[in-house]
Amino acid sequence: MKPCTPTCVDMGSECDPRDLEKFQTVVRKRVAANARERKRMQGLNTAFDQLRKVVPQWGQDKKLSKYETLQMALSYIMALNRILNDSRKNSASHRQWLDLQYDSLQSESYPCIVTYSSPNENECMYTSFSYHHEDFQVLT
DNA sequence: TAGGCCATCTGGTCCT
DNA sequence: AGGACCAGATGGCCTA
Repeated sequence: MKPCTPTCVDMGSECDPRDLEKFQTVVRKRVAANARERKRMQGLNTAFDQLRKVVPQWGQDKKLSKYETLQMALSYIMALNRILNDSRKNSASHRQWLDLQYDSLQSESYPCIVTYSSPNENECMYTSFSYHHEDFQVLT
């Protein structure tokens, strides 16, 4: 959709220089706004890509759609939250409890191992998920 | 070919 | 006034 052109342009007649200048200003602003919007959406898509990298891919070769990515992130956070809550109930220290979880998931019987890298520590936390569209659960 | 997903354009609204 | 954000419209690409 192009911005409305001055009547003179539509009619192919002589333009008032002020009308033409106004029109050019509108077009220039619109083009700049489009560029900003494009950049904003690209930033949003970059964020989605980053989210896809840390969310379980569930063995899919096809990348998750934006909607699926958000759903998966939601489920993933809830699952991790559950792990933390469970660890607090355990008498062992959190570290020991997480090590225990890690050891129990080393078996090849878990086809979908997810890696989470902590930005602060050079360590990985492994867990396993099963995904059922709207919801997935931790396999323990 | 229909439906899903996506990128882009656009006008409106709100904020600084 | 200009920028950020949003939602609707539109067209392209891909897959079943």
